[in-house]
Amino acid sequence: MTPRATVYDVARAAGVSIKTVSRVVNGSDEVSKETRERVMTAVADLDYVRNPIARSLRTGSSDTIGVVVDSIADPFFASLVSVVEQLALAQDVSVLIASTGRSVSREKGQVLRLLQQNVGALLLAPNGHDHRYLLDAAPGMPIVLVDRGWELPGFDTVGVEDEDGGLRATRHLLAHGHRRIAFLGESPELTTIVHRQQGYLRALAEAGLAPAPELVRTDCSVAAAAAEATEQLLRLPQPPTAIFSSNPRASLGVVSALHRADRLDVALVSFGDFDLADALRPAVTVVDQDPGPLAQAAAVRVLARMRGQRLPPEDIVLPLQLVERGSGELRP
Amino acid sequence: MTPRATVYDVARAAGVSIKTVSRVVNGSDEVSKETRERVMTAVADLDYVRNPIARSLRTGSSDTIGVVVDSIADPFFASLVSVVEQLALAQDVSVLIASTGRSVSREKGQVLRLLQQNVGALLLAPNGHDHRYLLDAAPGMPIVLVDRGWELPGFDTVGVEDEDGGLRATRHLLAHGHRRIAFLGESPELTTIVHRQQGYLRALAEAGLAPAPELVRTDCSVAAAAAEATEQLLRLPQPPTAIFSSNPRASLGVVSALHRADRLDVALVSFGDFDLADALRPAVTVVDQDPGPLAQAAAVRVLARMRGQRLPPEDIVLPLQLVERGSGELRP
DNA sequence: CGAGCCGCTGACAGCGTTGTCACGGACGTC
DNA sequence: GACGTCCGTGACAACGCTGTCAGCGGCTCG
Repeated sequence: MTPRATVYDVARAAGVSIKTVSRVVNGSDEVSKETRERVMTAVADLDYVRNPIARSLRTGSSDTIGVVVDSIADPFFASLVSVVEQLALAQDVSVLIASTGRSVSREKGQVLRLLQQNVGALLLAPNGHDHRYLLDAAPGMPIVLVDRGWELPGFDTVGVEDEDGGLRATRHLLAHGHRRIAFLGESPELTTIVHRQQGYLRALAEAGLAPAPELVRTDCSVAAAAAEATEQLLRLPQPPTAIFSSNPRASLGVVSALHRADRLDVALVSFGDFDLADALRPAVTVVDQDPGPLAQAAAVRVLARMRGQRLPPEDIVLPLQLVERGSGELRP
Repeated sequence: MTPRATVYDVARAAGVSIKTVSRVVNGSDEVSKETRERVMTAVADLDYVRNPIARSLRTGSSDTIGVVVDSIADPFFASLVSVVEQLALAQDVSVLIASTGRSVSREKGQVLRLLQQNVGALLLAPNGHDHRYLLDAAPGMPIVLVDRGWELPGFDTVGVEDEDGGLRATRHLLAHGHRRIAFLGESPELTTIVHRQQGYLRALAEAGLAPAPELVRTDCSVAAAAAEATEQLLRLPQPPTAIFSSNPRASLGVVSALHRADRLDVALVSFGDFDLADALRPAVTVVDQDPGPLAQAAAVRVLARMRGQRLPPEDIVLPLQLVERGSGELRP
């Protein structure tokens, strides 16, 4: 392996100073056409590529974007990261990943770690409610909050109409005759879930129903917990005839439990699609929260900011679609 | 935001030279106890952290590991990346991701890009067969090939007993009375799939059966293609009574197609587990290829090498387990 | 015709770190 | 007492790049 060419090599080959090489490879316009061409030839000949590390040390920034999510293993975030990586690659931007495991303190640690690595931008699915630390830890850094974190003005946010989704899912079940509808959620730390639950409650209120506390579970952060919760719900003296599962991880658990208990008569709407949802019998009706467009919007935004575009912070809210497949149309 | 403290600040505070600070924070043992303590106090007082970028520029390496896989969106690789990231985090190592989309040239480009970023190690699920370019592009770099790439000596490899898995899956179906067993695979570029197919063929041969060409599909790289292939298989004059799907992505397609066609009598064994495989009716029998231990083994290995441990290259082959759940035990 | 400006270019410093090398003092050896 | 050795330490350069500033030639303008 021959060592990479540096600006000095190119400068020597082109008969110019290293500064001029720097100007050319950075697309500065204050270089004459002839000089530029001479340098470009040398660059091509020597197969020169800018050293991103030296660049980063000098400038204090870099063409790397830090992506901080709960877990890369979660299909939702996996898709998100995948899309971001694809779009980043197209602009020669690298992606550093960091997982929070839903922990506020770990999130903070990860963000600080990424900042030390001079990332040029951050894509963050935030935990908890207080993200002011971002303001003084990383002033001026392009930051896009994705999926969650509405309460923090000053940053771009990209998410979906959580409350509306919860509302429509619940209305859908009500419209099919259900009166005892369970809600499966998780930590009240997650603004998305809270909003979905608000939609659920609003739909019930519209229908003149009082929410039944025993039908609301907020401890279903993993599939197994949701399965367990489902079993318990089915054992209630007055069990639910329908379930609104507020995230796809929980839905996996619900589906497992319903199949195991042979209770395929229980209606189900899932917030968030998942693999095989349409292959099951009955196929699962979902409020489709596709990570693709979400990630796309977030990535486009953050990449634009990285390129130096000055944009006013914006809250992008993507619409949702209710996909009827069968499980949500069962009658009690 | 106050700017981070540098070695100079620490040196001044501790009354030593910057070099001594460097020695202390790098755990060099040629520093007297008193000096070390003085420096450590200053480090703590000033909240000093090494600047990884400057470090990387100076040393030509870094505490970052590059992970190159087909796609982060694939649950198998998502789990893998997730495990690697967790273990890396515990050692303050960062993870840069890069996807190949199964393209040999894109893989090469991504690897070179990561090398420019001074990654300290590479974890690679290789495409194609020729990886000698790694030898001169990154001599001496810790590289672990994961899941695939057996034909390349000189690197660590971590994988599973692909042929044995294919053998056992097919034997299992044969033992349950099947004689027409379809094989769903994909590109012959993927050594894993090829080996699984060899296992399939060997099992057939053991049973004295000639392989039926029309039952072997090697075009099922995505779920939709596998679904399509399944439908075509079922329409054959002599359709298969069992299917061996050689990867979980294909299995999703098979399951969808079987459910859609209401042909739940067709036996199925999947190489690789997937969500809901145990919730379906019948639940899907799998050769369990858990990405967890695979990733763990690979990560442990690569991290050890990054810490400078000199280890002879090793081929780690993890055992597989056949998980009977129902679909593989159906009789024709 | 000199002052001022503009377009292009280069010398140099410095980002924060680690590798090289040299030095002073303590100690052991003959 | 002269010498070599070892330990702890520091001065300095360098990694490859970009920001600052200055310089140079040619132009316009009063």
